[in-house]
Amino acid sequence: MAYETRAGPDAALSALADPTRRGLIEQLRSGPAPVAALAAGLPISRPAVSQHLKVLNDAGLVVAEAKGARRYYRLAPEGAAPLLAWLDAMWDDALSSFQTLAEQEAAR
Amino acid sequence: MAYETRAGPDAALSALADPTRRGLIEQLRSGPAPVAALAAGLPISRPAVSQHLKVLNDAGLVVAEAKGARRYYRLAPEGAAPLLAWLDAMWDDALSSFQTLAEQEAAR
DNA sequence: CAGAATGGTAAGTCAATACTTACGGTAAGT
DNA sequence: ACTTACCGTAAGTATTGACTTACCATTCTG
Repeated sequence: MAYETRAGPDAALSALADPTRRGLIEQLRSGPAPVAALAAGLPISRPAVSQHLKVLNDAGLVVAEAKGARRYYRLAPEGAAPLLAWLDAMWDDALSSFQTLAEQEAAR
Repeated sequence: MAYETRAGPDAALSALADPTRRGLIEQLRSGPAPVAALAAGLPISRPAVSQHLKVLNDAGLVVAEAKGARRYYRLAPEGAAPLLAWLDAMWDDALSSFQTLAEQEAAR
């Protein structure tokens, strides 16, 4: 089987660190859009948007579908899954650890 | 009321983008720890760790408690909440959007 | 009250990365 | 076929940010 694009929490977090890329994600929440349309709402050049989309694609957060000369990008349905799993694990540990601490305090 | 540290999805994502800071988060999952103990497991200097902890603190992901000369850092119980909310919203939109597309395809 | 331990901050250096312009390649319209 | 539209990639520049050493304040210890 061929290698899929690496889509762990690391790549996703590193991709979502950039505010411009978060803006692209927000735009794609309305539905699929070609590159030019995405670039129209941003103060940067179209090639820059292409580069950002490549990063998001490599992180597994978006996918592209060629439709004639245009490429429609959309959010990858399961792109955020590993990231959510990682955050949930961390959050659960933080909460239970906090609760243990609080109980020890109360038992004092 | 005094200003809390800004803890939106933006700051959290930008903070979690760095692998060293993710390593600190992982270490803190075992429980609170002073700075020197955290730095001992990492190949960087102690001031660098302090700077990373400051970023995590500003993002609302960790909190510090002074105990004598040492400062015990621990995961903030609700630090990941806004981030999880943002990701959930994005993921839901991506899934429903994908489902709508699939239904339109099926109705063809 | 020294002296050692702990850790936050300042200033400077170096690498990672976000942007630009220029270009090439494919698809749609005339 | 020629022209226009759409988009990805290459190369170069500039900004961001991660790390270092040096320094200072606070707190525990002998």
